[in-house]
Amino acid sequence: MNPVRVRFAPSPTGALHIGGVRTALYNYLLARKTGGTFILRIEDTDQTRYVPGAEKYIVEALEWCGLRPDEGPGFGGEFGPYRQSERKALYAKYAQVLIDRGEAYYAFDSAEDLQAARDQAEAKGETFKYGLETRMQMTNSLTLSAEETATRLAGEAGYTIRLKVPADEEVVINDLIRGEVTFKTNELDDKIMLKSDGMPTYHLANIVDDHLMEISHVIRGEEWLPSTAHHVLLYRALGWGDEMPTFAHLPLILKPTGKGKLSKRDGSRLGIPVFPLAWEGETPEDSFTGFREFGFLPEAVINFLAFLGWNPGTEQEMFSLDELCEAFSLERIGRSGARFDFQKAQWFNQQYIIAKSGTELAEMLRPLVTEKGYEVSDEFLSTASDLLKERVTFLSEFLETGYYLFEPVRSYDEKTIRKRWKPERTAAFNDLRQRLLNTTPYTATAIEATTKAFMADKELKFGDVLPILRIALSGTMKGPSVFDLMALLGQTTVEERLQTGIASFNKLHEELA
RNA sequence: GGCCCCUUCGUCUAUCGGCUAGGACGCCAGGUUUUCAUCCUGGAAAGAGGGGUUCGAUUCCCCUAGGGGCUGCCA
Repeated sequence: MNPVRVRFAPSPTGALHIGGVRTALYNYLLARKTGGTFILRIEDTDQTRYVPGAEKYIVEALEWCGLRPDEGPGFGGEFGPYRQSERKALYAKYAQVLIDRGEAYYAFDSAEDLQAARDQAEAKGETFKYGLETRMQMTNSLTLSAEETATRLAGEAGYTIRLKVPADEEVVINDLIRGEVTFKTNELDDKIMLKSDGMPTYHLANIVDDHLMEISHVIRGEEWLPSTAHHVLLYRALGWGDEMPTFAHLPLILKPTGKGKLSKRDGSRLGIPVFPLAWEGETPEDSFTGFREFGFLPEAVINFLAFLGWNPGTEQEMFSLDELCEAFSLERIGRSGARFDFQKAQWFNQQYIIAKSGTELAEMLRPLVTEKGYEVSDEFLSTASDLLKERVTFLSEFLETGYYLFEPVRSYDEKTIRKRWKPERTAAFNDLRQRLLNTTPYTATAIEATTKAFMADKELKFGDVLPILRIALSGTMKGPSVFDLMALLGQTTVEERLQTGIASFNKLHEELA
């Protein structure tokens, strides 16, 4: 059995889609599970669609997810270079091999010629296919004399090399996920192998590289299934038919609502991220937020993505990357497309946030805190994180829903004040303020004892006191335990807030009267 | 249109011929809690339709329907 070598082979044409991340994840998991090698290969053969910065984005995205390649551009490895643009000569060489073996031919049809052929077919309600039935009507080395072919090859007009798909054969693919899939070669077109700019198409480059890099398993999206027949034919034509990799075509990730596969448009349409990291494109329409910027933890994204099309067969749902590596198997990948369920993603994130310690969260929150200009100690931030973590779904929410831990209360919940505040208790609450000022140490338990003693003396109930304190301290009825809140804010801040709070409540009460 | 793939609760899924069809998210109800959240308990919720094969089909086969992908000198 050959060692497992898998590759993730994205095209640097923009931000890496979350579906691509899942493909990378599954490849990574198989590699780790089997002690194999995970390779990153950049498929930058389309010069017209190349986007500067996209490769960097891909690497950063993988890094954020914890999916470090064992080989790849900048990662080392014996099978490089790992950028296809740097392997151009190799593809030309194998294209020539195809020609020499009679498995491919030169084609001189211009883009206009091909368009005309397509238009003509469409007019008859058909689809043009450059292949078995049409190749002898086109302009290529099959229909031209050797002399004419030589002249054209030497000319300026350029040429492509097309695979000569054999007639009357059946290609059977044994897909690890789909089972046996059969194609008739008569249905297949003569795919271009080498473009007129000298660069290979995906098909040629992919097969050459997979072979040369000794790839054992091709794990990719289902959109590649239809062209897999061509790929098998190519392996055979190159004489590599006996050492083809095993194929596994992954189910697609579908839109959260509506029809079709998940697209970047769904992100902006539904206000949800569909990219791991934010992407700054040329235009606002081409710029997107990412899971990271949305406040997701990479662990949550990975766990969520792993379950989009795969499951362990047990009832365990929470998996660390290491646990996934252990539990993963290609056999347990499903066949049907999986809808992108953002609610589930949120749930995973919440679970992972809760599982983090205050210290860990504080570390992650620090950049956001700095950005906001808040000046708090690590200890404060850690405790604040502990108090808030069960109440947020996203990292970014800590500083939004819990802003009152870092700056003064912005506004009070009027409904609660109207319902709970009794101006005649002003004196009583001023007494409580005094008692709190005398409370030492200023801990949650001590504060609670002080407050309870106060309530007993004044014959007040929890409902009479706690909501008032809560509103004065945070402005809202939602939030952590009042006593924890007070201990965290500290004696001085609590005194300030109670003072301004009570004054505000009375003022509001007058206005309403 | 052609080719290929897919089809269990709203969603992600378990089931590899014996099912009172299980779990999770979401939803609803109740409980815990000074509030919110967390947490706990309970509930509603599924085998696309039609034929076969079989003692027995969600599970195997066929057809239909629906969904998806591909059909570029893009990947």
